[in-house]
Amino acid sequence: MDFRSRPRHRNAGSYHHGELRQALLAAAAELLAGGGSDAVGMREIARRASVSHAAPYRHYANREALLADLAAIGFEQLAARFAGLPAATTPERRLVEMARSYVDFAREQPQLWRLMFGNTLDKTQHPALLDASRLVLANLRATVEALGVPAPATHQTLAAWAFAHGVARLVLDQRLDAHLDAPLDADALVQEAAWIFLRGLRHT
Amino acid sequence: MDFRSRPRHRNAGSYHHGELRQALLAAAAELLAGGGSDAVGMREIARRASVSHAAPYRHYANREALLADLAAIGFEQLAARFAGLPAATTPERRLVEMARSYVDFAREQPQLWRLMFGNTLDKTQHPALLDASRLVLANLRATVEALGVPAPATHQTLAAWAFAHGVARLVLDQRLDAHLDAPLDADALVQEAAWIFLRGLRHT
DNA sequence: GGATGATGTTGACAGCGTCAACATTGCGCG
DNA sequence: CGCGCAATGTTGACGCTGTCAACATCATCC
Repeated sequence: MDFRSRPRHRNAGSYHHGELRQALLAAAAELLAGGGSDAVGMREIARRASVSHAAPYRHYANREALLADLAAIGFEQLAARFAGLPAATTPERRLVEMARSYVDFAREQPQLWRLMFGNTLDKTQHPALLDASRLVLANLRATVEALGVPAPATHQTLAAWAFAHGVARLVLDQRLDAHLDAPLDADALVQEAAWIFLRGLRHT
Repeated sequence: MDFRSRPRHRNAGSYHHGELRQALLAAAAELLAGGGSDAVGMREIARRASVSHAAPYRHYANREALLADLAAIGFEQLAARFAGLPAATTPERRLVEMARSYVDFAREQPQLWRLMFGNTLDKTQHPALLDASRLVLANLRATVEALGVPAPATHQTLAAWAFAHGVARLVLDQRLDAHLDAPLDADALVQEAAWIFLRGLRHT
């Protein structure tokens, strides 16, 4: 490896940061997790990276591009999570596990999930986001078709996504607890919802 | 009626507007429909109401309070839509009609729907929003229980909402069309998803 | 070793939400 | 009837933001 070909990180005192893009993303991720996408500001992440307020514009055309990059990383994480799912004994169990995995992701990184699937970003403007979400959908479609639904199981696949997505949203939404007498058991809700879906799919 | 007890609308030239709150809401709704909640700015709605930039603060403590009012109005509209649903022959058909009605609402007023069910507002801060959404949920719960699910059909009700909500989101999301070979038939998707849910509920 | 492109800085601009101080008006009470 | 008060609207300011243009510094390659 040629170490001189990629500049190492410089400590304070040097004019060029060297790994600014990474530093910006790290700061942005922190702000996102802490206060939602509104809390991610160009000037603030520059401050956290100990860099001038306009430096981020050497790496991102504008704030939206930065957020899109954050979301794209989130999609990669989600895809990796699906890829790392243990081999399931039956297609049914696999679908349940995917749903649980999706909702777990949303619960662990709620603000990132909101950024990825919310209305903040116009995904049509960011091809990387399209590709990433396409991958996830293809994965889901394969699982649904393994259940015995004849390909292309378009509507059924979308219904499955809608189901998991809706459950994730309800689980995240604190509003829910206010509606219920007892606190919500998220795992049980995911499980039950997935089974309703599976039974509904089978008895056609 | 004592007409002098409520000031009438004054035309241009008078110091007091008279119906500023309504005018602000109208302008805000227009901006919302046109460009999403980000496009709703205090100064801009003031401009559209032909009033100074700080006048809205006599009616709303801050921007979020204004948005919350918009959302509350949206919830009322949605509740009215549910209330106006024709009497269904069976509980099953009623559930399908509610789902279709929900998705129709989202399609007709996408930005309002996003505001109501998105992450823009912290609903716990606005009791009116809680009450309104509580009403919708109670309505749904009654319908689910009419299907024969023993009360309180908490998980099943939430699953139903999750389903409809997820479908609405997918239908709104332009990203979907990019995933599919043919354009999405929203009505067919809603119908199919609702039936999957109903069949899954029955075969328990 | 000097030109060149990449990267970071400085300073500016317009726009925003919000507040305080002030102006104007309508309404109720003496 | 008239006065004073509360409601409503205006003006001007503050600090913040995203973004751009002009300039500075550095690494790299002929």
